Amino acid sequence: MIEKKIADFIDSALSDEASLSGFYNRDMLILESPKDPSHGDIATNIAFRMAKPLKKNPKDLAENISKILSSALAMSPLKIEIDGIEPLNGFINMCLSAGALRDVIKQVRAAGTKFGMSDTGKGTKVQVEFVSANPTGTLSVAHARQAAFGDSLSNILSANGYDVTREYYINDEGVQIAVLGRSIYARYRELIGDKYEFPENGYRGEYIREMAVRFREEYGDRYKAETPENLKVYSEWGCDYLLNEIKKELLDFGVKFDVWFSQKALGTSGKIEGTLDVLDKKGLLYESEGALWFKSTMFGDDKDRVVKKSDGAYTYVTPDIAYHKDKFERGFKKVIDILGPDHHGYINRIKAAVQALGYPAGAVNIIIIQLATLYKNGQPVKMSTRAGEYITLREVLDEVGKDAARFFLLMRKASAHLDFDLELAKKQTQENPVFYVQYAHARISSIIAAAKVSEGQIDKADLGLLCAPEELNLFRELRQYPAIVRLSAQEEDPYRIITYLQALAACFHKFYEADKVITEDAALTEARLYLISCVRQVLANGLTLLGVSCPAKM
RNA sequence: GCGCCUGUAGCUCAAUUGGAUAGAGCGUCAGCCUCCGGAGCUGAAGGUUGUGCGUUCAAUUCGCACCAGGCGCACCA
Repeated sequence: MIEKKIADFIDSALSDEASLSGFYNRDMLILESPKDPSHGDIATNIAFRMAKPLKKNPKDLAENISKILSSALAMSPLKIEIDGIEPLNGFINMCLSAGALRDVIKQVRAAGTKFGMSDTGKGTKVQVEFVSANPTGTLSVAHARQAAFGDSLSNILSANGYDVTREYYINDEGVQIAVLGRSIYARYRELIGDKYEFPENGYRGEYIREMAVRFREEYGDRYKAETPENLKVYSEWGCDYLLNEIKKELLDFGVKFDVWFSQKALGTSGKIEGTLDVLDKKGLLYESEGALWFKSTMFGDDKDRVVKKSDGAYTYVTPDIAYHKDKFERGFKKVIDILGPDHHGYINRIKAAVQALGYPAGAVNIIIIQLATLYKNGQPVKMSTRAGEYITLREVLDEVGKDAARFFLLMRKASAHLDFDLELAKKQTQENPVFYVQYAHARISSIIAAAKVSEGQIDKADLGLLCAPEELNLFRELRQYPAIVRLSAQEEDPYRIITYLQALAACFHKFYEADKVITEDAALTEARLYLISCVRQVLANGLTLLGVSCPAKM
């Protein structure tokens, strides 16, 4: 990596400089790529950092350091890669030579689909738990955003060398599943013409009626009597049925889980009791008002939490505490929970529990995904889960397709609310960012096909012919990609990939407009084909991380 | 009342984690097809970064206090 070489070079030049000794150390050295291209390719603010201890004006110091570096450069093999070192406003700017810039396409060509990957994760076992929607309804747009996010984040972590497991936690027992059973049962009774009062907290969505019809087709009137045993049949059948629907929808959305973890199985395994025992032995449980409490305030929660109600039942968090213990016992070093915004009151509880169980607080990271607001004809689409009226993942998929849905849902960082314009996502025009990026990929594919030049010939192209400004800009853009992938993993958010791909696509379209790829000049044609094949590769690598397809034709 | 998230161009959002003249897309206006895909490109206009203090050589970024919007504050799940 050229950055590493430059950092080493500056480091040794400054360390050797007597007038600076005692004031410089490597930690002060930060390299960045300036956003303004006229400031060169790589810059450092070292003069600002050293100005104070040296009691000097940063501007003068930058000029001084530039001179030191320039004369050191004259004797360094790096001089063929760095074109110049110039101070400006206290910054020290360096320009890379065309040759050094060009180097990136050789790397892309050689690494192919692996370009941009890193081993920063060093095989660390990471679990990403996401969606985990209760099987009491179909998936909503909120789940769609969580699904796209979790899946893409998993891809990004894998690309950075983490060993990732995608997991879905199934809430397949408890109050809400009982309510589901009752709701189906009530619709069933209506179906056979009985006057039956619908449960007050029941699920009112239309799908429950459809399920009742299905149920009756399958079992007839065998479970007509309102007994606890029969209601359980409705609950379990409904839960299985909906879980299947959810699995199908997720597959159509391109999301595959490695593990489907059943809460019911957790309950029967005795792990919940085991977990409470552990907490009890640590003296972190106490009884009060007939209930059992967990001293979560000892670990930063704002109040202690009930883990076992006075009626003997567990609260919502209790199985979750056991579940998190189980995660760590399965060897995950890092656990990422992706949740909706209605769960943020829950972060401190889980973090407290994880610490109480003896794991570091940082081992679990809870990411809250803000809601996406759908817009149709410029109007926000109102949603209410209670009334069973919400836009489902299925509807969004049917309306705009997988690629546009995933792209749009990942465009903003997780912490930001997101506006999703369904009309825009459907448009096959320049206004639609997903088409803009895919179009660049398709256009390149089309040019390469039209050129009829063999890969072998492209491999042997004379890259020295690539020196037009638009070509150098493409090199500069391509160079950024590995850093973007690394940063996305570090920030645990895929949105930067999108921003980057839009910039790369724009950079390519400009190049395309500036001059032709296929010309009379065979050598130049080959060199340009080499370049655009690399652009296509990086577009494809990025889109793949997002789970968006890379069409050769549109 | 307490906690979390958000506030940047008319709209939707960026800004390399504290750097240089705050950038894109859409929309508006003005241009570009004898040409590998015009599903594209070029240009113009558009800003007191919600407000006010503070820290710093440097603040959209950090701290404090306000203002506005969203969400959450159960022995519900």
